[in-house]
Amino acid sequence: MNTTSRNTTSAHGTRTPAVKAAATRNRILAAAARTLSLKGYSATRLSDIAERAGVRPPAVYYYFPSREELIAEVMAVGQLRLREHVETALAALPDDTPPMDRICAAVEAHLQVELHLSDFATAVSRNSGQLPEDIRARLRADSGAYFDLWRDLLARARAAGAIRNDIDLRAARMLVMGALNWTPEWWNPRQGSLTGVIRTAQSLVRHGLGVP
Amino acid sequence: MNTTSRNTTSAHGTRTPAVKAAATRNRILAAAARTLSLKGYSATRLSDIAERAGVRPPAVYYYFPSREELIAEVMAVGQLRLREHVETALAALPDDTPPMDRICAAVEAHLQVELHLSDFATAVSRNSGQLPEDIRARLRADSGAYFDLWRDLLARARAAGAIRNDIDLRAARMLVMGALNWTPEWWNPRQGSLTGVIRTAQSLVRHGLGVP
DNA sequence: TTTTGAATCTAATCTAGATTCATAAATCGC
DNA sequence: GCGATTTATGAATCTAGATTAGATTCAAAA
Repeated sequence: MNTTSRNTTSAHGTRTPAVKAAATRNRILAAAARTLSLKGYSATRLSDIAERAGVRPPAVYYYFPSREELIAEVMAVGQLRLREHVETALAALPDDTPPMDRICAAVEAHLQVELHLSDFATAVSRNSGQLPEDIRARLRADSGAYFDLWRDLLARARAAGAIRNDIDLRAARMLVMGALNWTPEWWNPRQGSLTGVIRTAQSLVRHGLGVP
Repeated sequence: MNTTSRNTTSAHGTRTPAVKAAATRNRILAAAARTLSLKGYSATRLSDIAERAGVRPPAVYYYFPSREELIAEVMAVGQLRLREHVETALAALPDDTPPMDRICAAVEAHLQVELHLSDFATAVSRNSGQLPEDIRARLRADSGAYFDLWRDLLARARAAGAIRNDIDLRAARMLVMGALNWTPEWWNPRQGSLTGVIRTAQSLVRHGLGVP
C-alpha cells in the first residue's frame, strides 16, 4: 500500500534510520522500471530486476508481495508521473494561451517525460499493451484520466475553431498519442536531439490539426 | 525454410493430395498470428495457438521446430505482407501522382492491412518491440526494407518541395509510423469506421508535413 | 554485552509451459 | 482391402523462473 512507511519513528518519536534502509525499495522499483523500459514486459525477469538493484531475487519479496505487484506499481507510478508532468506544464501557461499552443506544450511535456525524465513513464507506454488484464484493469482509472486530459485539450481547441473540421477528434487524439508513445521504440539520444524531435512533433501536430 | 513444400509430387511427378493436408500448417500459422495480435507476445501460449487451430499442442511440432520458429515465421510473413500491400498500392498510382498523394496512399494501405486485412501485420506492429533479440535480428532485413520505402517516400516529397523545411525527415517518418503502428491498440470496428480513421490520418499527415 | 527486529542471503520447492516420444488414427498408393 | 506413410495424440519429461523456508548478518537499543 503506502510507499514509505515502516517504523520511521520509535516509541518516543526519535527517528530510526530504518527510513534510510527503505531506499532499497526504491532501488528495486527503479530497477524494475528501467528493465521494463529496456526489455519489455515479456523479457523482464525478476532476476534481471534484482541484479540491477544489487540484490538477490528473494530480497524483492521483502518489499513486494509478487513480481506482478511490483510491475503494477511501476506502471501506476509511471502513469501518474506522466500525467502530473503534463498537467504541471499546462498549469504553468498563461490563462490566455491559445488552445493549439496548449496542445503543443503537452506534446513537449509528454516527450520529455517519456524520453528523458522517467523510466517509469517509458515503461508505461512501451508495455501497456502487453500487460495481463489484471494489471491493466488497475491502471484503467489513471490512464483514463490522462486520456481525458487530451480529450479536453482537443475539445477546447475545436470549440475555439482551432482544429479543422475534417479531423475526427477521437481518431486524431489516438493517432497523436500513438506517435508520442511509439517514440521510445526508435528515439535514441545519440542520433538526433530531443528538442529536434519535439519541434518536429509540435509542427506535425499544429499543422496537422490546425486551420491553415 | 520454404513455406509450403512437403511431398507435393510423387516420384513420377503426379500430384499427391498431401498438398491439401498442409492446410493444417496454415491454420496453425494463422492461429498464431491472430493470438499474437490479440494477446501479445508474452501472453501467447503454444496451447492457445493449438486450441485456436483445433489441434493439440504437440501437433504444432509436426510443422514447426519450435514455438520461437513459429512466431518468427508469423512475423516474417506479417512484415512482408505489410510491405507488399503498400508497395502494390503505390505501384497502382499513375506515374505523375504528386508525392504527397503517394504518402497518403501509403497511409491508407498501411492502415488497411493493419486493421482490416491481416492479423500477421497486426502481430508485427504490436509485438516487434517485445521480441527476443534473436527473432528481431531475423526481421531486420525485411523491416528495414519497409522503413526504406517510407524514407524514400518522404525524401521524394521533400525534394519536390512538398514538405515544409521545419520538419526533420527522420523524426517525421518515425512519428507517422508510430501513429499508424499504434492503431491496433485502440481501433475497434465497433466505434468508428475504418475509412474515418484513414481520412483523419491522411489529413493529419498531409497538413502536418505539407506546405500550407 | 545481550537482545531484537529488520534486511538479506542460500538452498529448496513449485509450477506453468515448452518439448519429446512412443504409439494411435487417418490417408495413400496399389 | 492392405501394408506404408503421413498426421496427430496422450502421457511423460525437462526447464526456466517465480516463490517459500529457514538461516544469517548487522545495527541499534536496552
